[in-house]
Amino acid sequence: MNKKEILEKFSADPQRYYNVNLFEDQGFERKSCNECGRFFWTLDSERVNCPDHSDDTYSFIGDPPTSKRFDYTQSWKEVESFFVKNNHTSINRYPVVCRWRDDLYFTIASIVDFQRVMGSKVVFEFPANPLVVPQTCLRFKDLENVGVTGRHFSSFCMIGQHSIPNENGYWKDECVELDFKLLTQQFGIAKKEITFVEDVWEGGGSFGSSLEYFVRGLELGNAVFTEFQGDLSNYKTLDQRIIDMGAGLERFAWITMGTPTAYDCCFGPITQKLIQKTGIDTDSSVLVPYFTEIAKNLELYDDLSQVRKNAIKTTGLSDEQINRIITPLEGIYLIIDHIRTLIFAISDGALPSNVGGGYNLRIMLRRIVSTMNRLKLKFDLDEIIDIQIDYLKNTYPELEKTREDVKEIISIETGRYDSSKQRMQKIVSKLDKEPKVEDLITLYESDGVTPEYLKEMKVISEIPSTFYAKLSDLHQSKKQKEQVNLPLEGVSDTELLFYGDDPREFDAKVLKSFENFVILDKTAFYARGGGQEPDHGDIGGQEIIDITKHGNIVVHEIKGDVPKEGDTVSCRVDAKRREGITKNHTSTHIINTSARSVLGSWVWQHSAFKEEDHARLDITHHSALTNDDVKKIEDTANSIIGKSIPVKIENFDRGTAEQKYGFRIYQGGVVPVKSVRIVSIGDLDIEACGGTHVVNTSDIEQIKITKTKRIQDGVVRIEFVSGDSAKEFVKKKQQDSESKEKEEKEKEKEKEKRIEQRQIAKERIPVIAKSLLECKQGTITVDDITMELADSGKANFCYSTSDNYDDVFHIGLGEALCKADPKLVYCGLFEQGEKIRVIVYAGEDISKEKSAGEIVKSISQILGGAGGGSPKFAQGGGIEKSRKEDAIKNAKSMIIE
RNA sequence: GGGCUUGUAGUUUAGACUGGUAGAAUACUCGCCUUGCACGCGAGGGGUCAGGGGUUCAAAUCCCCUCGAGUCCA
Repeated sequence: MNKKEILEKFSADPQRYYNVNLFEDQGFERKSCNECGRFFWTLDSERVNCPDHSDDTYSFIGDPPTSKRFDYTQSWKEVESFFVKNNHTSINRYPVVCRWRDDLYFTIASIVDFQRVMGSKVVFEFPANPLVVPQTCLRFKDLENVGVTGRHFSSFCMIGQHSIPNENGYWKDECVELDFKLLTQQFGIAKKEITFVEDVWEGGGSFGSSLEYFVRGLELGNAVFTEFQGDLSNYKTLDQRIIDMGAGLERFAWITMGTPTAYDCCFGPITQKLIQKTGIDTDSSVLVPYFTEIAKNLELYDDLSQVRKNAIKTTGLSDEQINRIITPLEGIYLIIDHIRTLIFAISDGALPSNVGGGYNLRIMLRRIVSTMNRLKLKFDLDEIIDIQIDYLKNTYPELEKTREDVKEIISIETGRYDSSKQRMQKIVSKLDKEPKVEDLITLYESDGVTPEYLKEMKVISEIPSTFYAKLSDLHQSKKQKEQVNLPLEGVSDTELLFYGDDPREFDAKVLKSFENFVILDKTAFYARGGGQEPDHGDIGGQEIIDITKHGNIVVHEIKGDVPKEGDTVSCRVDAKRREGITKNHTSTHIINTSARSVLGSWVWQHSAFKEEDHARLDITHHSALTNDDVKKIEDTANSIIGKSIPVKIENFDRGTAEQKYGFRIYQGGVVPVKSVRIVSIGDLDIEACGGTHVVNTSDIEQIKITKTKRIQDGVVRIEFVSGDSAKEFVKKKQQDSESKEKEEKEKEKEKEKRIEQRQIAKERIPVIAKSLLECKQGTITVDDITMELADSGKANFCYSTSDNYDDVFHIGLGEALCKADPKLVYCGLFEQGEKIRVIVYAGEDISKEKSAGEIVKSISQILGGAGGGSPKFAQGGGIEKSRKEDAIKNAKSMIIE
C-alpha cells in the first residue's frame, strides 16, 4: 500500500482525519508548506513552512525553548507523572528481546509490547487502559549515523502512550490534548512553538492517520490513530481502534537541555567523564554551529560523509579542529550508545553471536573496540558499564541484577574479537597478491575476513562492485516449510484428557477417519508439541505411528485400517513410554533453571527434545560447557529432585501471566493461545508449557547429563537421561571407567618401556659402535649385533635381528655406525607386535652405490610387505616373521655381492 | 539448519599438497664466557602432532567420525 496515496486521501478531508478539538479550542491554523506542500497545524501566524523546512529548525541547540532543564532520567519522571496524573497506568518496560513475537528479534516500538500474533492475525493485549510505558527499543538500521548525527541511537526510549477508546480509554481528541499539555504545562514549551504535521501510518495490514508533533524542527512524537484494516481500495474500521503515540524520550531531554547533541544529555555522567578523560576541548562556539548544521543537512543528502563535509564547509572548521574535537567526540558518543544497547540486550538475555539478532550485538561490540583502537582511546569498559547502570537504574532498576553478567559477556566477546583480529591479520599477511573477487568471497565466507577490513589494511584499494552481487547469488536457495493440508473442516476440537484425569485406557468416539488418520472426540494421547515426542499405543488394536495437533484438533496416524466414523473405539496409551517422556520433560525444566543458576542470567531455552529414554535441551550460552559446569548443573538438578518439590500446573490469562511472572515463562517460545498453562517447580522454574509433567520432582529420581555440545555460536546442547535410564547410564559408565582405567595403565606401561628403550639406546650405542669399529676385518658380534667387515674399499655390512631393541635403538645405532664408518650399511630387523620392521642406514660414501631405499624395498618384499625411503635412510616392514633369515641373506647379497 | 577454515613443545610456529628419524625460534634448567643489569657460546629437559577409527610395512601428513576454536549464510 502506498503511504503517499493514503496521506493524500486523508489530507483531502482534514475535518474527518486531523482536526481535533484542541485545534478548534486553541485556534490552530491549518497550513500547507511552501516548500513541500505538506499540511501542518500551528498557532504561529507567521509560520509558513513545515518544521522540516523552517528557519528555526534545530535552533534549540544552544538555546532551548524551555526555562526548565531535564536530563534523560528527569524527563521520564516528568512524562510519567504527567500521564499518571491524567489517569494513565505507568507500566514497566518490556524486554528488548522480543520473545512474544516470532517475527521480531528485538522490540522496535512500544506498541510491539502489546501485540500478540495468533495464527496470521495480530491482536492487541493491553495490561491497562490507558497506559504509558518507557519502552527501550533497539534499531540497527541507522548504525552508521550513531554518534555522528547528534540524534541517532542504536537504542532509545520510546515513550509509549496507548489507549483503546472505550469507557476507560480515549481517542484522538484527548490524545492530542494530553500531548499538547505535556509539552506546554509539564515541559513549559510555548504554544506557538508546537507544530502538528499531518501524516499517516501503515503496517501489518492496518493503517490510520497520525499527527507528528515538532518543536523547532525536532520531531518529539507521533500520535498514530490506528483505525482501519485492509488496503486503500478496500478497507474497514478495526474492531479495536488504538492510540499508538510514540515519543522519543531522548528528544524531550535534548530540547530542554539544548546541548550540541542528544548524546550530551541522555547518558548521564558517563559522557562528561569520558570527555574529561580524553581531554577534548568542548568549546560550545565550535560544537553548537557544527551540530546544528549536521542536523539541518541530514535530510539533504543520502550520504552521511557528504552531510559531514558540508557541515564542515559551512561552519569553517579546520582539519585540526575536526581531528581534535569532532572525531573523538563522535567516537565517545558511539561507544557510550553501543554499550547502553548491549547492557539492555544482554540483561534481557540476548548474546552476541554469529546468528540472528545476536550478530547485530557482535557488530556493535566490534565497532566499540575498533573505535577505541582507531582513536587510541583507553577506556575501561567495565567502568563505563557500571556508571551507565548506576544512571539507568533510576528508570530501570532491574538492570542492577544483571550488572556482573553484562560485564562478563562483554569481556568474553572482547577477547574473542581480539583473537579473531589476530587471525584475520595472519590470513591477510599470507596473501601474496591482490585477491580477485572470487578470492574475496572465499576469504569472506571461509575466514570471516571482510572486504572492508582488507580495504582498511590497504590490501585492496576498492571493494569490487560485483562483490555483493556475487555473494547474494550464492545464498539464494530458499527452503520452504512443508505444509500438510488435512481435510479438517467442520471437525470439532478434541477434548484433551492428558490435561485432566489422564487415563492410560479410555474409550472414544471416532469423529472422522481417512487414509491412515483418525480423529477422536477425546484423547489421552499426547500429540507432538513443545519438543515432546508423541505417545505410543493403539486405537482399537491398531498401532499408532504419529500424533499431531492441527489447531485444537488432534490427528492420530495409525498402521493398518482405520475405524469407521461414529464407532466407539478403545484406546491404550503406552504407559512406560509416557512415564519416561514425562520425567524427561520435567527434567528439561529442572536442567534449564539449574543451568541458569550455574552459568548466568543469559541462559534461556533455545529448543528441546524429549523422548522416552533420552532428551536434550539447547540453551543459550556463550561458550562450550566445561566438565566443571556440567557437574555443577547436574548436582543442582539432582538437588532439586532431592528436595521433593511439587510441580504445580495452573491456567492463566496470558496478560496476567506475563505481568505476574515476566517473560521468563516463554522458554519454549511463543504460545499462540489466550490462556497459558503455567508449570511451576516451586519458585525455581516457572514456564508456560503444554507438556506432561511429573507430580513431584522426586518422581524423577535422578538426572544424568550424558553429553554436551556447542551446536552453534551461542547455543549449547545438553543431552541427558532421567529416571531409570539415568540409573542404567550411571551403571554402564562405571563399568566403562573401570575398563578405561585398565587401558590407561597399559598405556602408561608402554610409555615407561619406551623411555627405558631410549635409555638403553643412549647407553649401549656408543659402546657397541666402538667395539664393532675397533675390529678392522672379519665377523664380530656384540650384543646380538653382527658385523661383517670386508677389505677396505668395499662395503661393510652390519645387521641385527634382535627383538630386544626398538626402532629408536636401531635408528640411533645405524646413524652412529654410519657416521663412524661411511662405507657401512646397517640393517636392523625386529618384530613389533604382529609385524616385522626393517630399518636400513647407509653411510655417506656407500649410499650412492647401495641405496638404503632400494635395499629396504627388496627386503620388505621378501617379508611380504613394502617400504621405502632415501638413499641414506629407509624403513619398511612386512608380516612374514619366519622369513627373517632369508631377508638378511638377501640384504647381505645385495650389499656385499 | 547449511557451508567453510582451523587444532603440532609453556608460547610462536616449520613439516601436510608429494606418507618414511617430528624440526626451529622463544621461554625454561645447567655450564662456560662476561662481571653494565633484555649480551655471547655450549649442553639439557620439554611433544598422546586435539581424540578415535580406517587405508598402509609405515600416518602429524591420505580418508571417515568425534571434540574444541573461528567464521559466513539462512
